[in-house]
Amino acid sequence: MDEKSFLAAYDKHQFDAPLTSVDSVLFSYHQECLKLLLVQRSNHPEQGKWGLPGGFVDLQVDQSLEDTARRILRAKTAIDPPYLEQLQTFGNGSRDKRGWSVTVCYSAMMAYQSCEPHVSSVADVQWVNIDKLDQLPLAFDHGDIIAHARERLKQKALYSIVPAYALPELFTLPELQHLHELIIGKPLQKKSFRRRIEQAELLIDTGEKVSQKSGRPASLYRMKDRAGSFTFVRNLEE
Amino acid sequence: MDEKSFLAAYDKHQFDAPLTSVDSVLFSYHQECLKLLLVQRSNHPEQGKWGLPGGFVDLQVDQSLEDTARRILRAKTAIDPPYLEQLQTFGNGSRDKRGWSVTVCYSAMMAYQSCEPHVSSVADVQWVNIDKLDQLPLAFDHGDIIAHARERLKQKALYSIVPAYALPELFTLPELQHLHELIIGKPLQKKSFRRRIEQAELLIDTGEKVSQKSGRPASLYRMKDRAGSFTFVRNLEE
DNA sequence: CTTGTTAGTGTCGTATGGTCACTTAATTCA
DNA sequence: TGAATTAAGTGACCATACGACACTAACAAG
Repeated sequence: MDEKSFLAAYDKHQFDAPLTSVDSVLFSYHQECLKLLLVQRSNHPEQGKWGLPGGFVDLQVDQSLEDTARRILRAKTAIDPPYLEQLQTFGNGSRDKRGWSVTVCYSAMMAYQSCEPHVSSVADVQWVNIDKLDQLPLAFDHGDIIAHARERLKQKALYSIVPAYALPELFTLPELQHLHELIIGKPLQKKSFRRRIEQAELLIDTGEKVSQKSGRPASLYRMKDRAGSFTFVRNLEE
Repeated sequence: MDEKSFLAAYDKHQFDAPLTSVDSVLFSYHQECLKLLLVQRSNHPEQGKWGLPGGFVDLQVDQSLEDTARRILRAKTAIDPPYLEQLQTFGNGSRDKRGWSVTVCYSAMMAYQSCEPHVSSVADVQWVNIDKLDQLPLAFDHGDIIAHARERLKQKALYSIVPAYALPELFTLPELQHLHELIIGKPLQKKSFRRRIEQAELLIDTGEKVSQKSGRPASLYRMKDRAGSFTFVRNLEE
């Protein structure tokens, strides 16, 4: 049999296949807190519980798994996230009562301000403070997935400035440092933090200042294009 | 409707789902060469071409995606690989002629010697020198997947001794260094390489020596348990 | 016993993060 | 107006870890 007739006769349902979905862990930063976007499930199973924004691949619409993640995040936030990276795929026979299921997970970040109007207009979507996750009933194994995403983000915070994607386009160095401290879970040396960013020339000083409640005003910076993919040769202390 | 009756009525085929498979990039080291295990496809599509060892999840047998990867690798090598880590999931509408398909990829390593007898007894499986990949017709997007796996392995070689899993239980430091050099693609400083391994106390000196064709014999080492997950704070130069 | 070859070490230079005191620029409140 | 307060930003020194490279050590062959 040649390939053409093989494909014509091929029945993709001849083998029992796992359910395959895409979920995203979307981080942001607001009012000195690390936030996560969660969605309240309107359908069974796990109805009423909170879960990651996700869904099934639309074979007609999505060209790739990343397209699926983007489409679903856009539906919840009205924004295409500036940072989106595949995290890990979780798959086993017990995580979903409907049967053997696989979820391809992405980690994403965006500025809180850029999507807040849309998010607050939708009832079943909410930004949750990362400290208050344990107060919400989480669907499936999404708690594990979130823990995994936090660990990966922590590593990134030690050798890159990827967390800057959770900030607005213009931000101050103290803001960025505080965000890193939240992610890493311990205070960082101001000097060390600033020095490596300056030496690698990752940011552009806009010259603008932003006045604080009290104290000297901080400079506003913008990321250079290459800044997101830059990695320092040496990690900060954990 | 309550969850129980929802699940009873649930038809997992109501939505058209992508084909979901698991593939592994299995590395090893033999005769001063980095090797990869490839399988010749006996069925359509891409019949006759060489591809990664992989297959579909067996919903009855496999508890998890990792189980699937392990089962398939065991079938080809008769060995459970000492190192197996999820790499990345590739999914789009065009990579497989049968339709929208998703492959969850793993990166694995094992000692060449531990499986060579079994591998050489099977006709459709072969260890391929990494330099000679371009001489083989590769199935699907497996060339891209391999490139991705090599890049990830290169990063690991810069901040860990994970590549040691491609060596036999007992190995010499010059062997390990040469393997790292193959992966990274440039020579390393002997002193730097050895110093960091010694300081982190990652290996156990067995006291045994192995005589070379010529020159001073090298000491044989064994990995400590924690050595595989240890990461140095600073990368070697790329 | 000399030569060749490979394993393994001593030592110094350099890059980069840790530490911490200091300066600068704003606000607040006598 | 000017001292106190607060937070941003800098200077300077130390510690650590890698790069470079010459050196010594241990074996085989002749």
